[in-house]
Amino acid sequence: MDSRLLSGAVEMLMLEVISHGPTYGYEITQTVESRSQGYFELKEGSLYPALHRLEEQKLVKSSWQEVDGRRRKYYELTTAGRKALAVKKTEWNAFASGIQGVLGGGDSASLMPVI
Amino acid sequence: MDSRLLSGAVEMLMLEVISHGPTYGYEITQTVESRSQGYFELKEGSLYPALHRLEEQKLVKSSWQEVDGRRRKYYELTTAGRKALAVKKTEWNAFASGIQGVLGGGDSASLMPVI
DNA sequence: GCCGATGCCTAGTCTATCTATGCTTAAAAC
DNA sequence: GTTTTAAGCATAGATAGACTAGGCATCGGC
Repeated sequence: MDSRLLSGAVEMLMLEVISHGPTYGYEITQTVESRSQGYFELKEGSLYPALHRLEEQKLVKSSWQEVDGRRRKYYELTTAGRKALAVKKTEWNAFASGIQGVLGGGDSASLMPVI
Repeated sequence: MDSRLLSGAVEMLMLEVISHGPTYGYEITQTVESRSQGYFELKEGSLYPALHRLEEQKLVKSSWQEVDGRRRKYYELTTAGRKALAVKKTEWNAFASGIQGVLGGGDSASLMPVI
């Protein structure tokens, strides 16, 4: 995983995963890894600080739960979080468009936005 | 422009622009801006340090020239630079695939790689 | 009993973008 | 004729976030 490229996309990916239903840190790393075909390895040193940032911004809320003797901190999106995810997806599309525009010689019409 | 998203893509964009023929700092910012439909505003504080990094890595080479009483430092790709650009494009495609995989529910087949 | 997988957390390092600033010359505005 | 704007290069310092490396605890397999 290229850490510089990933910069800024981490929160979007996390919000996206959480948007599918309550989940917890460790599971988020696994989901991101499997859904990116193993390309993204979300490290704990990136994940947990990011989760705390998101919670501080009220984009997610958390609750502790105990399953099989292991404590998990489940996260789910707030309404603001859902909006923020939509905004970040839009930003991602604009960003990808920009890259395509430069790489593809200015032809930024040939794009597949993520809806 | 989202500075965090842009992180890591700057050098690829710069190499791409330079790959079309010798160019100089100021022109690179203009080209990137116009080809991304104004989305990317490559600031001088990012551009010049990046150019110097690329030169130090021998990916570009430079030469001063005077045009209309203005001095310009022209950059062009080295052979290593051309290879590096190809690598960075491949990385970009993998990265974009990874994002699509997570956003699109694991369906990372529906992608348009930049060749 | 030990080790790997599961599970959470944080201090410190590193890197790269940006802000702000400092220079110069040419053209345009006033 | 002077000031502003565009063209042109450069760097110091601030900032932010991913990662390394560590700590701690439980559970299951060998």
